[in-house]
Amino acid sequence: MKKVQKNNEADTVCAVDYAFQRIGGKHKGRVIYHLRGGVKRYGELRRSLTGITPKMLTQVLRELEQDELITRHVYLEVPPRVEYQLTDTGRELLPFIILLSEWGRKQMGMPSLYACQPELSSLVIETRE
Amino acid sequence: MKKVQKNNEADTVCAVDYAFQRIGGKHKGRVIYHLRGGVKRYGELRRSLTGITPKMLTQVLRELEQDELITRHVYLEVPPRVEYQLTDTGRELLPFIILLSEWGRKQMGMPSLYACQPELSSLVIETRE
DNA sequence: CTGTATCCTATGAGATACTG
DNA sequence: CAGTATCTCATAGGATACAG
Repeated sequence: MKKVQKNNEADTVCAVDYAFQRIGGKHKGRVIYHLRGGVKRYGELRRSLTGITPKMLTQVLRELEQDELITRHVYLEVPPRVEYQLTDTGRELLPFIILLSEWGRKQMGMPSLYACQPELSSLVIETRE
Repeated sequence: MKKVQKNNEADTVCAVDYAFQRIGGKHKGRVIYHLRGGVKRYGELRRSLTGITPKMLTQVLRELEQDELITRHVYLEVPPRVEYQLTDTGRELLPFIILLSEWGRKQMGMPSLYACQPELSSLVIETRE
């Protein structure tokens, strides 16, 4: 529902602003980060993203979907299964998210996760974050 | 004033979350981006960051200063002069902000600014953003 | 020139309960 | 399992005016 561009005046659009509107907010970055390894189900995400309420998770996923950063695939089964994964556009954000995460880890005095492993997508890391 | 860590429970801190808290918000990314070229004065920033109110600019600058991402240097002159610049920690965020900006430009259908120039810090780019 | 001081409002986001 | 539906609240952020 959020307008990507809501600068009211003839205000020049800034790329940094634009990008932050698409990945800003409290949870979007984390969702993208947690989808770095490939497909994940709703419940998996809910468990990974500690502290998120189902309402917020759904909302964030819908926004990311509308922005074409993730795809949503519904399987008509019982019990239902819904899978999310990054689009190509979304995947282009990964280096940035990972860089940010690395910076954050460093600032927090935590060890880097990737320093020695150039291949990221194949890693399955369960540090609960 | 903002607590860097305000997760109430024994909630595990996430590096991505942490980072977003430090550079999130509507203007922080832009401020960092605009300081990429070195020292800037308050008025310069105000003119660069179209649409920002003095209150918000001051607030953002103070938060970034507290977070040790920028420094503030006051010259006791008349008229007063105050200069801001990135700290080393802040500068470490530049690759990431620039990556984000490039992504945003691409998404917006704008040409890349940096594709052919590995040296960024020396560039003086006046695209008003 | 470099900010403060007020006032005000939209909305991001949490808590809780319920559903196909 | 994968979500909706309400209700509520704090606060990020804007407008405007003033100040050293």
